[in-house]
Amino acid sequence: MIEYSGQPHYLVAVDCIVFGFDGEHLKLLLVKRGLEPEINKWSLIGGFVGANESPDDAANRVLKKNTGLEGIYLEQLQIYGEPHRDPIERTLSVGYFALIDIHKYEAQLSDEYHAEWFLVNESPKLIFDHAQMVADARKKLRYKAALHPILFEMLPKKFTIPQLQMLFEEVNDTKIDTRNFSRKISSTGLLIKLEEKDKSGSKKGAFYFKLDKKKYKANFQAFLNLIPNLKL
Amino acid sequence: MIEYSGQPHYLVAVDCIVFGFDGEHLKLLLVKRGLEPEINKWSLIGGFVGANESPDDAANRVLKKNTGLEGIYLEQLQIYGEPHRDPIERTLSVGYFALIDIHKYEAQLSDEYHAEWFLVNESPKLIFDHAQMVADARKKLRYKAALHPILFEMLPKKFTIPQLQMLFEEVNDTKIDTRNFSRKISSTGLLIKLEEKDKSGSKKGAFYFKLDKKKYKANFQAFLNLIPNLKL
DNA sequence: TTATTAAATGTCATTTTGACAAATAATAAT
DNA sequence: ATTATTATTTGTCAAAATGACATTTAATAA
Repeated sequence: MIEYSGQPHYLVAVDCIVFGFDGEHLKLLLVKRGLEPEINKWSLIGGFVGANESPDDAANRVLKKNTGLEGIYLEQLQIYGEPHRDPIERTLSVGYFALIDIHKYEAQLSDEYHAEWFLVNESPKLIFDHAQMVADARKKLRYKAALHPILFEMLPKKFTIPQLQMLFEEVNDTKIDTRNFSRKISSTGLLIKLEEKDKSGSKKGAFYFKLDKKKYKANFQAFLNLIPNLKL
Repeated sequence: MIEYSGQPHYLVAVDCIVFGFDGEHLKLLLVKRGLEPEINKWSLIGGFVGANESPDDAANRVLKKNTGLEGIYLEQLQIYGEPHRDPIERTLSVGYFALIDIHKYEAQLSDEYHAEWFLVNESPKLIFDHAQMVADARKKLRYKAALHPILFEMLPKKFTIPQLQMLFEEVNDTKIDTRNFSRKISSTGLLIKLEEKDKSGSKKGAFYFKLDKKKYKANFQAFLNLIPNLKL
């Protein structure tokens, strides 16, 4: 086979910043690294890009391998390519952030796989430049969530408005006025009110809502401006 | 040196989608490819990532080499990594989009370098997946420019409101109401009106403005909502 | 029956937006 | 010198969106 002469070749990896929401706090899914160097240290879910797959394919593959999950919301963050970010040999890594409905998969996660959820603000020291990746991912999540309804990806099919608001508050690390928030959310027309109530949080109970899938897909690219007094 | 055993290694390149504005239309800077395959075909400005540089470094380097320009606005687009996107051997490419003040460098461009400007809508067939990169870059440019004042990067230090509006109209492929546009622009507080007028376009002449650099940097991350009836 | 507690909803003044047309400043023509 | 021309600049108003603020409601517990 012909080759481009004399050019250096590198390893290419993917790393996934996996976010979840437990109903109260934003969480981060981490694994213990399985190879040297830094074996058994906490790491993002990642792996090398194989010969017959794209980075996107690789990200989906390593997510499936480490969590059993398929069809996860996944978005390219950026490439991390400082020459010495990996001490062994040069490896460029494509960062992805992923959003997971934490409840849906909680059981199988802790059993079959040894990934663990951490509160984003209490996560352990990470290998290489993974802490930077997490910081970048949080920033991008805030940015994106202010304009597009991606946070629903972290909620179960049925959810309440107070839950939704808590998620927004967690992501943006801010308090939002209840009245203005529900007005804005309902003005998007993305939610369908259900008969059932969630009684776990209060005596009165909060009505469940579900996403209007059609409108969700149609409006995914539209600008919603969901965060008041937004300053990034 | 220790290596990760058995993992495939790839070439990593960068490709820059370079936009400019000639006062009327949005333009794209292309070069004739200098190596096989597809030698002498039109291509984005690109090159391989060297052993001691990051992709960001590489992008700046190839831009300097092909245009003589330094300090250009450059932003990572995404990675292009389909296994067979390069027919010779596997090469992943990091896409960047760049914004240039076309006038400032017009002379040196055409003389020293053989890069050429094309109207974005009349650009020639491009190699590999470069056409896709251009399409993605245009989309991201629209998106970004709707929220952040990046389009000023394509204008000379002194510019008029009608020029600015034309640029916005070009990027968004739409007509904007003059009155609402200037109201919105002036409400950003980013512009400083100069004494001088540009008499080239009309009898009355249009006042020159310049950017308030401090406010520009301070507000770069803020949301400006510059495009009416925005639908992406 | 009352107390408790979180959920849901309403009001109002201010700001922003979108749609629309008239006035202005400089030169060119008569 | 007056008028015509043409792009630039600016103004109005109704509608919608926003931010700040407190009360009512529904269910259970006391």
